[in-house]
This record gives sequence, structure tokens and C-alpha cells, in this order.
Amino acid sequence: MAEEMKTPLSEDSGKNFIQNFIEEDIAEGGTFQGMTVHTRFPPEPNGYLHIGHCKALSIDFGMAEKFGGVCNLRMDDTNPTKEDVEYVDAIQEDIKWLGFTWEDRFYYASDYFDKMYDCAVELIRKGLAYVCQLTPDQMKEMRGDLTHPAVSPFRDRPVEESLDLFERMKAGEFPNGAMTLRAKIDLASGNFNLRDPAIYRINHMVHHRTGAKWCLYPMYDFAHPIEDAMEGITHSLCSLEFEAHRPLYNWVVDNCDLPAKPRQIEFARLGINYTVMSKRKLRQLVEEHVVSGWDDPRMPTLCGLRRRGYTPRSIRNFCERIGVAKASSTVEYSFLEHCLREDLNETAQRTMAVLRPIALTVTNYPADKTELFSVEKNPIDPAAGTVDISFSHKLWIEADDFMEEKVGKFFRLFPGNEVRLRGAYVVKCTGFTKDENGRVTEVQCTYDENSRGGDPADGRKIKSTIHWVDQKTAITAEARLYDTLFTDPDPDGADKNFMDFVNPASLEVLKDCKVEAHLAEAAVPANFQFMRLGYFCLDTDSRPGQLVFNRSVSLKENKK
RNA sequence: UGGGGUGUAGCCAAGCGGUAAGGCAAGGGACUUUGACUCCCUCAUUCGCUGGUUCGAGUCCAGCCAUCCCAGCCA
Repeated sequence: MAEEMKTPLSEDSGKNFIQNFIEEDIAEGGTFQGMTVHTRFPPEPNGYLHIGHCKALSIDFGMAEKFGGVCNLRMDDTNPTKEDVEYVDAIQEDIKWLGFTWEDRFYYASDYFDKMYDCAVELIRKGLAYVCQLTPDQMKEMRGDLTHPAVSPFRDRPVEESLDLFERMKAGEFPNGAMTLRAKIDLASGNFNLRDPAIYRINHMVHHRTGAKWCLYPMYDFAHPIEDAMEGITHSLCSLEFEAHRPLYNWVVDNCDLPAKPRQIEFARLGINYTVMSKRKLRQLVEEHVVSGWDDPRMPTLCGLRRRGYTPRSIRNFCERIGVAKASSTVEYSFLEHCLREDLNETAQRTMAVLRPIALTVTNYPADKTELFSVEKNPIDPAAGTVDISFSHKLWIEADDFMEEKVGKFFRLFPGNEVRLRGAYVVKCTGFTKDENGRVTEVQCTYDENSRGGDPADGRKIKSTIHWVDQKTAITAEARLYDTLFTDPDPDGADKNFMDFVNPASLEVLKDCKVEAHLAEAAVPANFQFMRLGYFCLDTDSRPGQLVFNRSVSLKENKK
């Protein structure tokens, strides 16, 4: 089960338009049609949940909570050709990880197949539905266009005939595509969804839950309002593309004998720049091995974000802070990163490591001596405790922390400059050696023995602090540095293949990283920050002897 | 060309007839044993455009423009 959510990272934002609608709905009496607010999150079990689903989750569960109501989890499994139990389990795992709880309110659309069938029969009896024998192609041809109405030669089929055919459809007498059950609404409607939409189609397919019981399945537009009503949902929150379906939703609610009259409210779905949010495209990335799987840390799936180091709290906070509105929007990726950094800054253990090592030799430190320094794990949270780090005359430091000559506002190590080795001593660069290729292989320095712990005895200011690792105790590890995939840079370029924009530098593997010994020990935290190198997440692939890290978010670099 | 939506800063987003919240990004400064974090400061004379109503309009009305969704037996 998900860990208890900590206190919110930011204040509750103002009311959104959905809240206002619900408040209006319950203005009199404090309830909606005598019921407390009840929502649902209804994923189709045909894929993995991604960050876009988190927004919906946040709204569905969040709205119910704000009004003292509850939210159901429902698998919308009305199309067996696309669905699989594998996803049913994965979806529940991901939602639990995020920290939303549905308690015992877990349902399937397929729970209501009998009720839906009864509703359909009732509609036929009322003259509001009929069996249509147009083929899919014919139906498409006869749908009309923007200014011409649709045509349906079977519209006036007698009720008894439709009843008979519908029953035989259910009995399996006809092949897929032979006929549909259509709602008799308005063939001339400007809203195509009302031009006698199909509400049942034949599909001889074994369903992951109902098996071979059914060979005809209800369409979304017919099934969804019934599912909602059966569960006593008061507010059915969905994304904008269903706006034009609302009249049909209401038609079903009004014309079927249902225990409740839920209300559908639509909101804009989440878009994040540079981020692929289409299930089809995500599948393509997996199938063409651009990424290692649905849980590749570069994927915007929940399982991918988890491996990337995103915390449940940061994702939930992000979803709350982006707001809810009807204007389609594209949130900047930097905002998601900000939310993660905000959380990690409070919780991530600090540690030292060197990704691109060069040797640092402290020439005036005894070669056979080793000292232990105690360093805080988290400077803003003393309760996190300390860790002992060994120090000796040969160390590893980050290649970027040394320059042969000072350039611009560089104030770390260069000949003649003093710098603090975090938690240990102040050192002064005295020289460096290069190999035959002109590459710096070692930097020499002397330490100030009166600066134990990093504070010079004479109180002089040290401009910069760098991180280091003791060569005697360092563990060599492999690090994977993931960056964004940078796909979909141009949403308007509909003709362009988004694969052309995959960032080839989105994964960098560094094999010779040097990390502190204690990192190889048992109790390594899931998230931690290497000093000045960014926040990392210990990959679930990691195993003893071979540490593997994912960089989740870079620290902000000063551009001066 | 029919129907349904949406236009407030680079990106989200409040605002509900009384004189444009907040966050992200960006820029400047202070602080700092992470060039991080934290803390200050700056960042819309104007709300897609044009008219109208009003003492007063981002909010109401009209017209226009832009943009998104809908013609699956997908959800």
C-alpha cells in the first residue's frame, strides 16, 4: 500500500469550475439528488497508466474528497478485443503507488452487462432502438456529412422484428459486423453522435471476465451512463473530447430505467511539452525498442516515472497545481521537474559521488593515514542523521570541478585556488599532470590541517565547496543518465513522424563512476542527491556489486 | 459548410459589474560547507479583435477572428 501522504507541498489552490458546478448542484440540501458526491475513475484496461491519467485520478478522487464523498475504481472493459487482465493488475498497482484508495469500491463495466442488455431490450420496446443490418462500410457511406442527414433503411423495422433479431444476436446466430443495435435519435442532427449511434455490436470474442457468455458488447456511449448510474455516481468527470457525447449520455440516462441520474462534466486533459502522451505512440516506442519497455525511465508512464525517481507526492502535487479548466493546455516539463525537486529537496539523502573522475592527490597528507568525517545526510533535515566518510591522501573528484586555467566566474579548483572538500578540509591546488594525450589525469593539492571539518581556523571565506570520494574505499559503479526523449516538439507537424524527434542523447551510460562505500551497503535510500550532480533514484535493476543509478532531475545550473 | 467547446504574461491559472491573485519559467540581488536550497526584488496600464450597454466592462450584449473536438460496429 502507498505510504501515508505527507503534508501538502503548497497551499490549496482556489476553486475550479468543476467544484463550482458541484456546489451549485448541491446548493439546496447539501446533496445531489439525495446522494453525497460520488465519482469514479474508469480506465480501460488496455495499457499502462501515464502522467495524463494522474490528472484525471487527481480530479476524480480529489473532487469526491473535497465534498466528503468517495470515488470508485472501475475497469471500463466493454471491448474485449483490446483488453487484458495484465493491465487490470498493473493499473491497480500504479494507483496504489500514487496513494489513492478505493477501498472495496472496485468494479468492472462487465458487472453490468445483464442490466445493459435489459436496458437495450426496453429501448427497443419503447421504439427507441432498432437492429440495423448495414455493414460498417455502408453505415459510413450513409452517415451523411456536415450538411446532409444520415440515412438508415432499417430505422422503421417493427419492434417485434428488432426484438427477435437482437435476441438472436445475443444467441450468436450472426457473425461479427453483420448487424448492430442502434439508438433511434436524430438522423439529421448536427451532432454526429446523435445520428442513430450504434449501441451494441457483435464481437465473438472471449472476454477476460465474462468468458464466452456474450458475443455482443455495448458501446461506450451506451454503457458508460449505465455503469455510472448503477454505482450511484453523481458526477461523471471526463475529458473534453466527450463533450459532444454528453447529449447522448443524457439521452441514455433519461430513457433507461436507472437508479440515478448522474451528470457528466468535462475538463481539459493534460499535455506536457516534449512528452508523448498517446498510448499508440508509447506502444510504438516500446515495440521499436527505442526504450527498454513501458517502465523505461524516459517513459511518461507511472511505472517509468517511478523508476526515474519521481515520488508519488511530487506527482500528486503537480496534478493539483496545474489546475483544472476547459481550455486545452500544454504544461511545461520544467514544472513537473520543479515539483519533484521540491519534494526531493526535503527528503532526499545527500551523498557524494564522482561521475567523471579525475584523481586528486593531497601531497602533504600522510599516505598511510585515514580519517573518518561525519557528514549530514540532509542539511535541511537534521533528523535524517549523519554518515561517516573516509578521507585519505588520494581522492577522486569530478573532472568538471577542475580547470587548468580559471575561465570566467569559475571558482572551483585551478592552480593556486583554494576550495573546500565538503566535510573534510580546505585544499589548495598546487599543480596537475597530463597524459600523453594532454588529458589531465591527476591534480595535486595541499591541505590546511587547521580546517578540519571544512572550517578554516582563521575564519577566512572559502568561495566554493566540492565533493570527493576516497580512492581507498570508493566503489566503482555504473550510472545511467536519462534525459527527456524530446519527442513531439511540434504538435502542429501532424505529418511528421514523432520518432524523428527522439533525442539520441536521452540515455548516457557512465561506467567508471566512483561512489562512497556506504552507498554499496544495504540501506540505500530510494532517492538521493549526489552533491551538485542532481537527484538520483536507485534503479530497481540494481544488484549488489553493480550499482545502477537513474538521474531523475538535474540541479539548476548557474549559467553565469 | 453542420454541431459542440476554448481564447487573461513565454507556460499553467484565479477572476462571477468596482479598477488584473498565485505558481512555473526568465532576469537582478542577498545568503550559503551543494554555483543547489532558502530569502528578497523585477516581470499584463490590460484580458483574441471591434463595436455597444453602464458612472464604471476581463466580467453583460452583438459581430468578427483564431483555435480545438465530433462523421469507429474504439474509449
